[in-house]
Amino acid sequence: MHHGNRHGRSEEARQAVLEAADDLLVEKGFAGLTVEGIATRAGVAKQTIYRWWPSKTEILIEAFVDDAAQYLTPPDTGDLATDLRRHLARLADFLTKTDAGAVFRALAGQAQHDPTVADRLRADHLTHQCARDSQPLLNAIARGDLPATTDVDSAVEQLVSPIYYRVLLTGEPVPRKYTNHLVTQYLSQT
Amino acid sequence: MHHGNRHGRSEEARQAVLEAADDLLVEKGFAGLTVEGIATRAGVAKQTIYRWWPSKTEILIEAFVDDAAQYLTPPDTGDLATDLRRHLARLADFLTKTDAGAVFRALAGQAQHDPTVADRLRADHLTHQCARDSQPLLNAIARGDLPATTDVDSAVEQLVSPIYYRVLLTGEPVPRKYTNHLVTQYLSQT
Amino acid sequence: MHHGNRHGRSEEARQAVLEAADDLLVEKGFAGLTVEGIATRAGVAKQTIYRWWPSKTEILIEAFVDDAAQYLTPPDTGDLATDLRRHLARLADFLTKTDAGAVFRALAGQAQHDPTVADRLRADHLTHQCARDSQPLLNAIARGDLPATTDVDSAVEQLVSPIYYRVLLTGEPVPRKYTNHLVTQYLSQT
Amino acid sequence: MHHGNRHGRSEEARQAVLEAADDLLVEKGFAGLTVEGIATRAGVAKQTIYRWWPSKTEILIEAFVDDAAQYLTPPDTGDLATDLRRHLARLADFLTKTDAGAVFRALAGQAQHDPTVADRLRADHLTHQCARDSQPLLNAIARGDLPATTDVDSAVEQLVSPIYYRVLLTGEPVPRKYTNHLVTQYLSQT
DNA sequence: GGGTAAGCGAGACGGTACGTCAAGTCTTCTG
DNA sequence: CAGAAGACTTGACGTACCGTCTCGCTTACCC
Repeated sequence: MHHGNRHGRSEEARQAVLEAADDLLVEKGFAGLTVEGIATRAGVAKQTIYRWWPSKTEILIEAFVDDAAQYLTPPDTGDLATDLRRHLARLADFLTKTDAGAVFRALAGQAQHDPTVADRLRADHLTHQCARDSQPLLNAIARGDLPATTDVDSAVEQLVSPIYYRVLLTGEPVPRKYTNHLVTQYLSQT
Repeated sequence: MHHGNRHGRSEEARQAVLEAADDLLVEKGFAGLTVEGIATRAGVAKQTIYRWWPSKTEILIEAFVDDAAQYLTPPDTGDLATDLRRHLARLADFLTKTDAGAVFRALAGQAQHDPTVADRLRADHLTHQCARDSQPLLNAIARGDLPATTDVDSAVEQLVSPIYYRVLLTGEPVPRKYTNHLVTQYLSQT
Repeated sequence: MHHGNRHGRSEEARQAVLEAADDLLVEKGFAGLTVEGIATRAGVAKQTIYRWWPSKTEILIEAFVDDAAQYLTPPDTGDLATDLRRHLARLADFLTKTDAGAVFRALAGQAQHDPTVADRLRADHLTHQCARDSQPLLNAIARGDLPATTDVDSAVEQLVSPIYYRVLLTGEPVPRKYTNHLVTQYLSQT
Repeated sequence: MHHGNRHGRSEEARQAVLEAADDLLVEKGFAGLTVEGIATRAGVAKQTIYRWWPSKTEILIEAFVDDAAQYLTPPDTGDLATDLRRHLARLADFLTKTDAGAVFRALAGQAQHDPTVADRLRADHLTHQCARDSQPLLNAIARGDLPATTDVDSAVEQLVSPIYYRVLLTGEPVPRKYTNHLVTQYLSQT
């Protein structure tokens, strides 16, 4: 076991903390997620956590960002409709069915209570996510399949916001049928 | 002064608690909102709160529901475009600029952590709010301004979800211009 | 059921309270004896208790005094040794084996914490008990079996205090053999 | 300032708690002695108290035992009468006039309500006190001033129980004259 | 024999202290 | 010198009773 060394932080401890946080969130929910619990589960001293993360939400963000980037890289098939359908379907599954999705919902929830969490979430995730969501449209524009004047931001909002609405508020499922419908609706608009 | 009687609970105390909860949420945020704080501010015993509310979120819901119903009653001018523009603008203002809106954001946040809060929020507010959001469209259908086959639920989601997306996630302002744009986009769709 | 009348307290309620207090003390001990518990058990309103007794110890004293007077009336056989043996044996049994004895120990305990309880216990019980303890000796003096100069108070202290010492402090049993020994010791002294 | 370390508990905190408990008992009596009060007075967190003591009576016992051992060490002058007179007088003063005596009375009181307190008081104090009370007699036997057949336990009970009787029940003072009388009476018995 | 007032049950109220939990800080020792 | 261990202060939690206060019902007396 690692017990500290004189050459910088322990990557071992870092990983253990991130995984413990993820696991515990899924197991017990955000309310049951405590720094002490993470420390115990990770086999790490509380102080080690406080040394490197200002709060338990920062741990979750750090654990979450990579997952999101990895899972939500948009496809590029050369066909806008296909790209959008796949991307939205994947986004919906990510948010509703994966552990990382549970972490996202917890973070989005905490962001309502704590502006610093909101800021971190936007800076470290949402902007990147927005960029990923835009990619299929930008590709289409580059291919000439969409006019260069297309309002990409607006289009992204139109496409993804109903998904978040269901995920964060109504709790309704977000089936493929529904995400496909969103794409169809958007494409038929022009 | 009132100190209890056999007719059941003290309306005085109930009001004091609801107001104190609202005030403290706005003042200190959800994290700083404690049952003890509410009790002190309301001039009420902690036990009185626990006697009538199972948690601090239930207090907020009770305090919130009436406000929402009151503030968000949709207009009925006889013109769909006008009704929708006014209603969305009012919704956006409610969510972003009023104290009750702050309460809503806190509740929506807490709903991500606690399924019972989510259920209560849906049962006591969201369903009613959905009905209110649908009203302008239903009125238009009744007038014959929209086809009877209109998918009202889908239309409502399309209209309001971008507002919630901004309110809950991006934190961007939701100006009148934006809500008007949503209406125009929806109406031009058919 | 009795629901009050215009002229004086309900004897029914009084008895119910005294019995409930006794029972609960034996069942749950003094720490578990609450006014609310007594009220519930007695089928009486808390207010009725507070109307007639200033504290729960006063209830116990009232319940106790009669029991003691009844149980501890000293015998008068015409023989000092017999009277003393019987009286001490009965006192020991009363203190260690009866419900009333448990009440006494609780009251004696509470008297250490609360001077008003101590005063009430002395005024309402101990002085009378002292008189009862002295009776066999006074009878003997009256019969001429003891000199009139006998220091009765000192004798009583010598006879009974070892019993209380065991009951209140060491917790040792106080068998007949032991009380008889006390009598023998005292009588052999002269 | 000390804020905890891995070598276990803070002796500083321990002392502060014991002294605060003693002081508060004398100041406010047992009823007014609260864990919160002790914590505040000692400048210690409530949790620290609960970490190390199961109840406030355990605090008092711990605070009391040393005091008693120190104050009540019996003399050994080589003369039984002198030893007993001095020891009983000192015991009486200890119980009636010192702060530690007040603690003892409170503990003896609580022992009537709570068997675990009774057990602790016997194990941690009474047995040792009994041994101390016996010492003068044992010394006398060793010197040959008393027959080896002397019933020491019975003698101790005879000598000290009237003192406890007055302290715990009648509340009468226990002057030197009285304790001397007890000794005289005992010695004249043989 | 109807009105009136005291005693009663019920139980909500403002409080105080309970014992628990986790937060975040600090200190010491180990590798 | 980072990390494991863990004691510390702080403060909120939810609970249990306290003693006080209506309230409406049920008598029993009194006009």
